[in-house]
Amino acid sequence: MLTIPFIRANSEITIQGLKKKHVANASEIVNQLIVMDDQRKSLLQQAESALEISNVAAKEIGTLMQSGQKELAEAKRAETAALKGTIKEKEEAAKAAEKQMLDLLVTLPNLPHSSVPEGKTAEDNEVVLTWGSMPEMQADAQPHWDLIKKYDIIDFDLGNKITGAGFPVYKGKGARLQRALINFFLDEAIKEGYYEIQPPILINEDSGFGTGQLPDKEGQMYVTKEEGLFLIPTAEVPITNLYRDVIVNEKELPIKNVGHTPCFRREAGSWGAHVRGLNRLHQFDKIEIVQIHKPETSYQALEEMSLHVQGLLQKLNLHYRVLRLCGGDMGFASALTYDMEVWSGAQNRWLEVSSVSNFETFQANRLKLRTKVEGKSILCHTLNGSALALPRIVAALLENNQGPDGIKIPDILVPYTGFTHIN
RNA sequence: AGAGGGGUGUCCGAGUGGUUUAAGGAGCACGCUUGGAAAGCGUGUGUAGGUCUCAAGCUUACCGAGGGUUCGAAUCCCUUCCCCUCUACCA
Repeated sequence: MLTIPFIRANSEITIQGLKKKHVANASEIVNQLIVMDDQRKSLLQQAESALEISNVAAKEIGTLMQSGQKELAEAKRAETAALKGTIKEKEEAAKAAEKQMLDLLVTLPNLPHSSVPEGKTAEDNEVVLTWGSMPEMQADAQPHWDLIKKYDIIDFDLGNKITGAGFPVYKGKGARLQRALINFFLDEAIKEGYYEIQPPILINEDSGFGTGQLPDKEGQMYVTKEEGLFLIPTAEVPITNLYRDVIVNEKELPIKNVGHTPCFRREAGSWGAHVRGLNRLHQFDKIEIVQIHKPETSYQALEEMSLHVQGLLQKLNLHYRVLRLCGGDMGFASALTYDMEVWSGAQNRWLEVSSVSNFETFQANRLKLRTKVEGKSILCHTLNGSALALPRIVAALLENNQGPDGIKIPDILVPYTGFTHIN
């Protein structure tokens, strides 16, 4: 969430940023917010000055009562009783004005970093770099949805029976490959100084608000019927919300956390030709890295996180590219996002396997996550990234490494899987 | 899940309607003291909003959260969340 003081002081920058993110009526909205804030302030002042009078009178009544001057006290009481209505009315008006302003404010996305390219769709994303080369595929190379059947390692039909579409069952070497990747990714993050967290995978409404899923995106999450808790779409939510309502000691920054969780996404209305097999699931496993920084170090951290993710892809020997997302393709809360895409040899297309973002103070403002610098409290910067999400990595590994002997496991994973081939 | 007891500042902890301007203690910071340290003494010590060119100052709210009663609420009432004890259940 953007802050009102920032918008007031930088209204033109705000408008330009919102336009880059393709917000309609940006300048009208910004002007409206400032008017609403003026109203809020003026009503608040009226309420507070009435309250002050009433507080002073209440104290006098107390003193009069104690010194036995009952009649004077009674007179004063009658006098201040009349104030009650005014106070209540003004307070309610001020509260309503504030709510109206916040309701509008939370609909605004974060402002993009200056390096974010203009553009509307994924076509406009900027390719920052490409690593490796196209895998040499045999003529009869099969897509992963055929390979998983051939080797009987991932079973969608069973998942359909147990739960429904998009909830596969991993079996035998398929299950062990999952476990190997999870451990590999966690170990690599820990080597880089991340601290491992195992968070709850159900979260409450406050947590959903803190990281920007709520309000507005509840349709993308599964909800429990009795308690109204949400199944997490990503470990970003619980791991970042660890720091909700926290003033972090400056000495503890930066914070670097990593966690593995299953992730649940309803993906309402997004099924189509490109989402076969493992390309899009309702439940999948992901290792997430989360960092909390002082503002001046957050962009350096973003680059480090990008390099960490790239290191994983290189160790798995996957041909990949890094994209800088354009204004129209970026997430709601992000100021700058890099997407990592791996080449899928049999599908002949890039698959997004990671998204690394700097949210600057956007989440921190919602979370009330602050630190103190020279006695003043300031909002922290939050960042996160997938390192990595499993299903598309599995898809690419299966497709790119298929051969006459079956599917070759990358050397670095063998100590984790305990086998060299799936056959 | 049932019964009972709780939730107060960075921490411990007092406080059952009116100098509470939240006692007292610990911690922390600064100062005095000291050869240096400890002890001792003194001072200070939250968050958010408003006012203000800035600072100071003034002011409002905050005692788990939300609402109510009252001239006045940490204190009384209602709702709700969380913790503890016992019972029940359970991996």
